[in-house]
Amino acid sequence: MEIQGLPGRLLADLGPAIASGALPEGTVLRAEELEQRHGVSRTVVREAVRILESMRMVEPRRRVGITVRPKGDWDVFDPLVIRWRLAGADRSAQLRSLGSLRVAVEPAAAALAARCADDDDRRELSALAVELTVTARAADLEAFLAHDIAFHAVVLRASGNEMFAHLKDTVGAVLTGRTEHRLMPHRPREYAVQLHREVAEAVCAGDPERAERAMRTIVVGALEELDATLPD
Amino acid sequence: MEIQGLPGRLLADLGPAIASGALPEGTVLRAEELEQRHGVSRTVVREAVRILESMRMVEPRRRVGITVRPKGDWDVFDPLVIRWRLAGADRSAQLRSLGSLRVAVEPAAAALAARCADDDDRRELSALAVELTVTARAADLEAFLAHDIAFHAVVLRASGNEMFAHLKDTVGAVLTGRTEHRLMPHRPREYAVQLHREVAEAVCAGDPERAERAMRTIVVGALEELDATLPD
DNA sequence: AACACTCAAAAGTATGACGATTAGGTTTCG
DNA sequence: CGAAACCTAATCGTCATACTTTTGAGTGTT
Repeated sequence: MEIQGLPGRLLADLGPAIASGALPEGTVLRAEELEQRHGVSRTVVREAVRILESMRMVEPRRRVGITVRPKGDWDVFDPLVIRWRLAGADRSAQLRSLGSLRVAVEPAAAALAARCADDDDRRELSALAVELTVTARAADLEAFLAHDIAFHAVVLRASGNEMFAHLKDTVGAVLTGRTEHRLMPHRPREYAVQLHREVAEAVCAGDPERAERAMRTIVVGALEELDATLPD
Repeated sequence: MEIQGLPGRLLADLGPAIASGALPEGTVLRAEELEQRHGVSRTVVREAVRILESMRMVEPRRRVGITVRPKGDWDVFDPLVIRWRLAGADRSAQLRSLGSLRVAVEPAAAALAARCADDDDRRELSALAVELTVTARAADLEAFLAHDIAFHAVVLRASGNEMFAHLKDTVGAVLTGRTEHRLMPHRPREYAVQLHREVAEAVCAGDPERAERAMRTIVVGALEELDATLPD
């Protein structure tokens, strides 16, 4: 999944540095300096910079250097950019954006899933709803998180829309992030778990409206909790 | 916006070739072959391949070559991937996916816009609604398209959510695509134009429910028209 | 002050050499 | 005969260097 090799390591250094604001908009890097500071060759620097350029985070210009572009230009849907931002300073803003995106997408995905899911999807969803209930009662946060991520991933996949399906990692990152940073109740709320069961039932019953409504309640609740908990 | 230089040209060759299915999943390319076939150096080939790798469209492996990855792995949110797919064989699938995404996102964006838009946004939106009406009456498809794109871009931006805002180019690509391929009525429907005015009014009045409802009618209508018109 | 000219700085490209990894065949041993 | 260890060649990965192209900025001329 990661970019491999030395360019990958350079990227893992530069990306977070830019995303965190340590290298703010307008900062000018020079390729030769990067070579020396990281002890790598021209080739490696160029490949890493090319990738950052394709994410629209930097713009190399002759006679000038490699300039950091304004945040507004970045490819905010790129998985790497999302991860870097979640790890850095504007984690709050990123979480809020992703929260709104979830509110828009996941209810629609649930409705589609109720229409399009095949038998395997439905079985898997039911099983995960059970697992969620069990791990919530046991207050096993780690297992709960894993099943929660899997649950939302199945709904997104079952929607039959490839773009929705690809948001699974993003949603997973959000759920992981908020658990890691203690942004959620110490033990899963029974009400939330019940809503997940509701989604599973509605999808199995082929009831789009009910699935959509239950999922909306889930993600709206998550967003409100986020807004209430986030610092700034 | 485009990737510059020779790697950009190579990318403009390889990307569409993969996206269109001319180089199907599992195809193995060799760097040296690409050098010769395109008359460029290793440097150039490597940079282009690195970018494709970051889009998860290819995977270079030692002793094997550069293999084309299955479609399911691609970064379907990458603007370049979207453009390549829209230009190629699975244009239909791409348009459908994007249609569903619009149905999910744009109503939510309209609701947020009704809450968050500043005075400039509201003014701009009203002006664009007027322009839409005028150019629709004149059956000036080209101008209508431009204003339509601008209209949706303003709504997305005014939502205050950076991720929504970034979908503006994507939505623009969809609108352009369907006009180019005669997938819409020969002249804009009065009903659709009226709905745009309704969105503008609701946003200006700060009425989220009304804005959301009108926008949903627009995008659902567009999706249904798409489904009715698309070949397969 | 406006314009043209020059120069040097930085990225862009090409090339040859070498290193590292690994698929697939070959040998060896049980 | 089969399996495990071993070797080999193919291919990507990295480095170092030289050269080319673009372009911002300074210089000087009108």
